[in-house]
Amino acid sequence: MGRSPCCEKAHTNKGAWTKEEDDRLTAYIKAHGEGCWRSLPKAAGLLRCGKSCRLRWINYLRPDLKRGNFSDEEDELIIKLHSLLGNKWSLIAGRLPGRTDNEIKNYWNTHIRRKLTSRGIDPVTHRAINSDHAASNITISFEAAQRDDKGAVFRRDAEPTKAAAAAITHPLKCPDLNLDLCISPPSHEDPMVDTKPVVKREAGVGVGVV
DNA sequence: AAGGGGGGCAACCGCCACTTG
DNA sequence: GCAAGTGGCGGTTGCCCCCCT
Repeated sequence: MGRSPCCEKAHTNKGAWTKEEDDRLTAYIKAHGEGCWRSLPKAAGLLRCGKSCRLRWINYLRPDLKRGNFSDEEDELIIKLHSLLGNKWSLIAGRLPGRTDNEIKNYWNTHIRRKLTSRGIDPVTHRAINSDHAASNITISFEAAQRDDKGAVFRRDAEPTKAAAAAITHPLKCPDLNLDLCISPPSHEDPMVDTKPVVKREAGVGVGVV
């Protein structure tokens, strides 16, 4: 199918956001809430693409954003989650309150990647460099969990009913990571769990923390 | 003091999945 | 079931700032 552009690009601003644009977007969302990003720019009086507005709000303007340096605990958590999930930044962000996927992705690419390399660890495989035999295959048991340890929906943007189950056999070792991550096969019909895929492009890998 | 290079980060792009008619 | 519209995600780009020479 042909794709239509997400917005009319001829009359939209690009590049860095101005204070005035930020104020307009913030004021509009505070008044009307998030939703319908496509029509939001026009309604808010912004010459921006809806996607751009969404990104700006999620990554920069949201009031619950933490911002500032990552703590050592956050560092380690990101590394561990990445070893389990790979580049699923939105999932990783879901376990770090106040952090966005974009922020974590940037942080990974600029800081952690180097940190791991300096430790002699391959940032992609999380294995010691030059020791391919070091890690044996293990299977990590993921449960089709939908909620975190406080009972909140794991994905910040996911409906509970979207939480899904899927099976993966993960070739990595994370001996000190106990997140109780669980998976189950996509075909597994657990009556207690909605098996709709929660993660796109992932053959239904849904990850939650119990 | 100047400028070149690299790092950090905000924003854009393109694709895919979900929803709706 | 299909097509179109929309939202969301991950990869990438480009600008700005800081540091080093």
